[in-house]
Amino acid sequence: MKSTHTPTMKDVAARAGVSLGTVSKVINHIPVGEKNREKVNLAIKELGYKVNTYARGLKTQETKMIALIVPDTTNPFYARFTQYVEKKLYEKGYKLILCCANGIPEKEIGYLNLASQNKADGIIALTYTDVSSFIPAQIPIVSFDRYFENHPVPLVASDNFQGGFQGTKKLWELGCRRPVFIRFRSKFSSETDKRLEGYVAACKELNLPSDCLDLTDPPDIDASLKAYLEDHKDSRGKLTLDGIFANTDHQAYHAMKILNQMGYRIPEDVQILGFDGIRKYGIDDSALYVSSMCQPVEDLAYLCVEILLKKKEGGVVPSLSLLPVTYEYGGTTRQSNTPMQAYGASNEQQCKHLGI
Amino acid sequence: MKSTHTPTMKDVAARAGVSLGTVSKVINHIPVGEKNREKVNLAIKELGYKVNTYARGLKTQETKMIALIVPDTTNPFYARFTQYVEKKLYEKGYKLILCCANGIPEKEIGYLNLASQNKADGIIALTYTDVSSFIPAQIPIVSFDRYFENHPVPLVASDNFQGGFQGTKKLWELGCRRPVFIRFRSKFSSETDKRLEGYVAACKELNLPSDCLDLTDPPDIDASLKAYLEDHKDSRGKLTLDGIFANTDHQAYHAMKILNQMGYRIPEDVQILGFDGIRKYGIDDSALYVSSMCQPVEDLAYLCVEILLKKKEGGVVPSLSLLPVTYEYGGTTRQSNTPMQAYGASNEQQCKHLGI
DNA sequence: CTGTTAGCGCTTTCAC
DNA sequence: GTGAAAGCGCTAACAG
Repeated sequence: MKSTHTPTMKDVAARAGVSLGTVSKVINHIPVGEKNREKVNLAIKELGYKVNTYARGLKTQETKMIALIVPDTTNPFYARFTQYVEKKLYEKGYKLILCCANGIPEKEIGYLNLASQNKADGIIALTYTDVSSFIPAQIPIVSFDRYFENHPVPLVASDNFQGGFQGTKKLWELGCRRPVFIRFRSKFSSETDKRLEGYVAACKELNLPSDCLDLTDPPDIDASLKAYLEDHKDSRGKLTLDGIFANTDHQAYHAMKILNQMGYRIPEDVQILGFDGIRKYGIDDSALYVSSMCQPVEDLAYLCVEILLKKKEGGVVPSLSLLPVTYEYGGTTRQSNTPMQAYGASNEQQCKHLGI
Repeated sequence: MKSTHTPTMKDVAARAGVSLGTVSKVINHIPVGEKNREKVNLAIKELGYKVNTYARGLKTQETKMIALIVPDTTNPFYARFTQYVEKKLYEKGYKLILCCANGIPEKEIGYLNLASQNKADGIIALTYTDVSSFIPAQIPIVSFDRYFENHPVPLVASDNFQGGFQGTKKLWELGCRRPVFIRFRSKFSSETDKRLEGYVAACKELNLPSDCLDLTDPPDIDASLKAYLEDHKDSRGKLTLDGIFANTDHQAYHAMKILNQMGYRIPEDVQILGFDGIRKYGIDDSALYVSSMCQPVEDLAYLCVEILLKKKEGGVVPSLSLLPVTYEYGGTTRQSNTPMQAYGASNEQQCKHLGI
């Protein structure tokens, strides 16, 4: 045994004067004679022994690692989701392997294979490309937001339909009578598609026209938005719509920018409601960019972990779990259905609100 | 052999009618007879065989995993850093194990041990608690921003001194004559402490007083800032300072908020310069929250990975690597040293600039 | 309780 | 080139 050799269980056993099995038991907290346990623990400390995860994994077929596939950690929503997933996994004794797919299908597929290569015990997938056919069978996996057609995997998501429905009703309560839903989506379908459905359903119930601007992969979001808005002015330059329900906060923020550029006041002329609940970093963690139907990120993350681990243990898990979203004021909707004159200089309000 | 059993090399060997060793060679791209290679590859495909990373790792003592310890992925700076580290690692064939330490020392220590447990081949540490004494010896590790006293580990950071120095000069160029440096720091020292040193050095060279508000773990940043500013008004309510160089963008943003609340105009009355280059998510990725001395996040991340991998290969690596920061305009400094009257309504400018 | 032992799946000599 | 065989470090079943 060279002195530079990292100590193995054998070394510990030798030093403690016991057998391999005894050392193993001490390490795995299996009852062992008081005296031997002490000797072993001493030897472990003296040698600076650490279990070799590979050898153990080879035996137990467990890695205590879970892979998380997200499109991009730079997105604050995913960043928070990642943070909470990691937190929960840590509490449960698991480590997180992070994959920022960045829309590269091969990358997603590579990580999906991690589990079958015994590099991970399970996968939480938040993928936006279509990799359904690459999901290894018989592997613990939970999907966030995305329904896989070929391989039925447990799906966790926000209740997007209800969010769309309730958000629309909220806008109506706040005085909006000519809403429009805007959506710029990729060609891949996901649970979030239900937002628009909720909007349409609510409009029907409220006897409102369910206008919408729904584009798939438009080359230029800003231009499309602007064109749409220009198209919806009356002869005196007043908009024929008084509320925008955007498919995401991100898109809502775009709309806000364009409307400001066009000289409209928010929320006096047009109210804007987003979806997701993206929060600004730092100063005030509860500050939203726009009024929004907020997803319960923390609970969603925890639920993903819980379902994944339960499935890994062979438990039966729901194939679909929806968590409710909640409306939160973020400066771009009215605070109540009051006459708009009360608001005064709006941009100043806006700036103040946005902490600038 | 049960049919539900995941196939092993043995199964492949049996099916292909060759020996274990041959299969191993095919997998590891070691020359093998044409015919056998085909047979093996066919068997692999038919069986859906995947190498078991554990068995391999047990032999090779390589995991192809690198652990990254960051305080918090929610912070956009760390989020970007994480993203780039993951990207580079992926290119190099490594996976990322993510640890969000959240200021929990035990968590950091646990991850620092990952490498000695053969769960990771190396560690990139961006830690803010003092865990220097827990760093396992003889383990590939690279530190970002933080100098470890007991264990000399390669350190990668921005050139904070130069950043402080150049930032101060920039403020001076833009007409600032009474700067103050503000800093709210934790009790742990890091490379970023050099920012203030650079500021002081520049002030000396410029024959400026090097005022500063330097607090360690203040209970309430906003209150401290406000008190300081109230203290620095002359009898007519005019501030006796005309520039704030903040230790971080975050702190700069705080200052901006307070100054706005107090009714001062930015940058007309006071210019504000931050440090880090935190960018807003989404709309326009190049949009800063404040004018800032920007860290080259991408290059920093890549450098960490490169140094780590080189060290892992036994190469000799620099004990300290500093990358330059660059000034970028972000709305809170003057665009040139022109008379301030030219600016007109400032808040509007601000709002426009900030994309609101 | 404790020690012995047979592998986990793979890589890697080493003869052939 | 190829196959046989010896482990890598650990766990778990079994005998004592």
